[in-house]
This record gives sequence, structure tokens and C-alpha cells, in this order.
Amino acid sequence: MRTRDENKVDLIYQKAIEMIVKEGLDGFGVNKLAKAAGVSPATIYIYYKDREDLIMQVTLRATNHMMEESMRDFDPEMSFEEGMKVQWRNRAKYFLEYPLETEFIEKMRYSRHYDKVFEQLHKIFKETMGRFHHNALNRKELLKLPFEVFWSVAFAPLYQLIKFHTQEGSWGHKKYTFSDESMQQTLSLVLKALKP
Amino acid sequence: MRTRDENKVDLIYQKAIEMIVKEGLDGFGVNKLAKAAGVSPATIYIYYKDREDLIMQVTLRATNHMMEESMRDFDPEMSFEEGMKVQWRNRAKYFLEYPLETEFIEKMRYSRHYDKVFEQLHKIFKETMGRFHHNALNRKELLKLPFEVFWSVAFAPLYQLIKFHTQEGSWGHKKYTFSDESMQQTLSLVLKALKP
DNA sequence: AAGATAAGTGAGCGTTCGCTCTTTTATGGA
DNA sequence: TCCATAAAAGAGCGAACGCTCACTTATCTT
Repeated sequence: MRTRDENKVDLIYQKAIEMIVKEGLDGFGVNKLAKAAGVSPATIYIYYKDREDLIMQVTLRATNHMMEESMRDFDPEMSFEEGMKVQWRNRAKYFLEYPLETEFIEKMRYSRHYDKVFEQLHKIFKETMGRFHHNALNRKELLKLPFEVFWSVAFAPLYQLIKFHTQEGSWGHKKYTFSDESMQQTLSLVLKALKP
Repeated sequence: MRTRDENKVDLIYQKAIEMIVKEGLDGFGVNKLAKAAGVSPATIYIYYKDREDLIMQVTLRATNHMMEESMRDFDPEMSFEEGMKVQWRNRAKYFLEYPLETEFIEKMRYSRHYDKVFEQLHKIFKETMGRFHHNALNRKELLKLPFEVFWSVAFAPLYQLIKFHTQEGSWGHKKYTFSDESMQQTLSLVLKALKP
């Protein structure tokens, strides 16, 4: 039998992300994607059941990738400060290396597909981060807080910084540029907030 | 001449938000909206130039409303802590009173329409908040930080809390519920981070 | 009461959409 | 070498899309 062309799959993946970031979920069409990737519409339906399935699978793949990168060299047994530094560094690195995927994931987080896609990912994820949270509490390196409050203070500022960086300069004349320096600065504020 | 039925405009506004929150920007159609609002498609084009213009205007109206509510009783000459409390209280109140609009605005913030719509709003907004930021710095009630870093730490956690509240319980078995208590708790962490 | 005017309608236009059918092409195993 | 098989293509289906036109309806002014 004829062998599957994996380049084609990757091209579809890449173009789909590109198109959704540029034109949004509306404005994203299967025929358009086929043309952009230089394949027949029918080919896309070999890999994906339908439009919905395509969006889901692409989102799942991108998110999985980001999660893996975020968790590199991370161990929930680490000290609170050490663990936070690793996570922030990893996320920032991923964002700088894969800006398109980052923007795509952020878009999808606010789409109606979020719940289904992220549910299974977060099962494993929350287990690890839950352990990390638990350990930090036990060692009294972290204030006693509900997990969601902890999370909101610990990571939301980083994502907002990334958003500032990504978006056009609507907030002033000179655009904000994400840097290791301002990341470190923000992280130190967050640690100050969360440590007893 | 026949008088304009303002109820009809408001109904279109309300149904559009409902539909976009439920089905996303894809899945939102003019014909569908017309049916949902019980008007003719042609009627919609009396008020709006085209689909894009409709999305823009609805987003603009919703965001304007949120901004007004956020700024109620706020004065950039307030002390830093007082100002932060007012802003957090106002935003939380708006969110609890208008959960649909809140979800809609958050969705739109991550759509491709964001830049155009929010640009003009943020001009006034950033002026006021810039003054507030500036005053707090002068009075040494706030650490010396770039505006974006300040903003990320000051408000992103609140929006993340709201997102936790809104979304389904993917993060665990028991769903997080936003409350005045956890808002106060989170705000106190944020103030701790930002004060010298 | 009647005319002027803008609000509002319903049918339907051309186009694009998601998707499939039939056919062709490439490759592994016999 | 050639057959079996799955990949891939291209044309095009019905449905839904954004949008418009010819027309009716309600309300103001006089």
C-alpha cells in the first residue's frame, strides 16, 4: 500500500495553526486550509473525522507540546522557589521559541473547545501541580491558599506579560517587549506575594 | 416616519452576545441571529453595516459598559491601596452582575477583533490608570515597575479567578466558586507583592 | 386625513461552506 | 513483476452563509 506522507500531516498542522491565529476560528475553513497546505480537501478527511475533530486534535497536539516543555526538568518534590523558577523559565522559553503555537493555545483557551480538550490534559497536570502545591504547603514555603488562588497569583501574571508582548501596541506608543529581565522581576513579585 | 424600536436593538445586542458565548465566533451567523431575535435579517443591516461591524459594535458597547462600571467611584488621585480595592470590587461586581457580558468580553479579548476595538477604549483608560500608576509611584506606595509588569501582577490574577469560576470543573472534582472572601484574599496577596 | 419617511419584512441572490464520491497514484509484500 | 491496499486528488453535492431587493407598515408632520 501507499505510505503515509508525514510531512503532509505536519504541514496541515502548521497551516491550521497559522490560519486560526491570523483569521480566527471563524474565517478558518477546511477548503481554505487544503488550498494553503497544497492538498485536496479529501486528504484532510483521511486524518480528521470532521472540522471539529481537526480543531480538537490540533489543539490537543499543541497543548501537549506546551505541557511537555513546561514540565521539563520539573519535579514536584522541588522546593517551592526552585519549582516556580523552572516553570516560569520553561513557559517563557516555549513562548519565545514557539510564538505562533503560544498565541494559538491562548486563543483556544477562550474558545468553546477548551473544556473538552483541556480536561484530560489537566488530569495529569493538576496531579503534578497539586503535589507541588501540597509539598510547598507542608514545608511552609507557601501561604495556605486554595489551589485556584495560588494558581491565579502564580501564573496569570506571566501569561498577561506574554499577551502584552504579543499584541499590537494599543496601550501606548512604545510597545512592550518581553525580556528575561522583566520576567525575573515579575516572578520575584509573585514569590514575594506567595511566600509566608 | 416610523420610530425606531429600541427594544429590537437591545434584543439583537443581547442575543448576539448569548450566541457568541455559547457557540463561538464561528457558529455565529447573521441569519441565525435574526431568527433568534425574531427579526428579519434585513433589519439587522439597518443597524449594522455588515457582520464584522456588528461584532465590533457589540463588543464596543459591552466593553464600554464594563469600563464605566470598573471606574465607578474611582479617582486616580486615590491612595494606591484604596484605588486597587475600588477597582477590584467594581470588576468583581460587574462580573457577578453580568456574567454573560464578562465571558463575552474575555472571549473577544482573544479574538482577532481585539486590537481595533480596544485601541480607542484603552486611550482614555490608560490615561487614567497611567495617572494612578504615576501617583502611586510618586507617593512611594508602589514599587518602581514598568506599567505592564504592574498591570500583570495587579489585575491578571483577578481575571484568572473569574475564568476558574466561569469554566466547567475540569481542574478537579469540586468546582471553584468565586466569592468575596477569595477575592479579598487574592487582592491582599497582590498588594503585598506590589507595595514596597 | 393624507403624504412623507424611515423602520421593518420575507424571499431569495450568489457564494462559500463542510464534506463525499469516484478515480488515480504510490508503495509493501508475494 | 504485479497485485492488494491505502493515500491522495479533483470535481462537485446540498446546505448554510452573508447580504440585498422590492415591498409593507408604522409614525411623524401638516
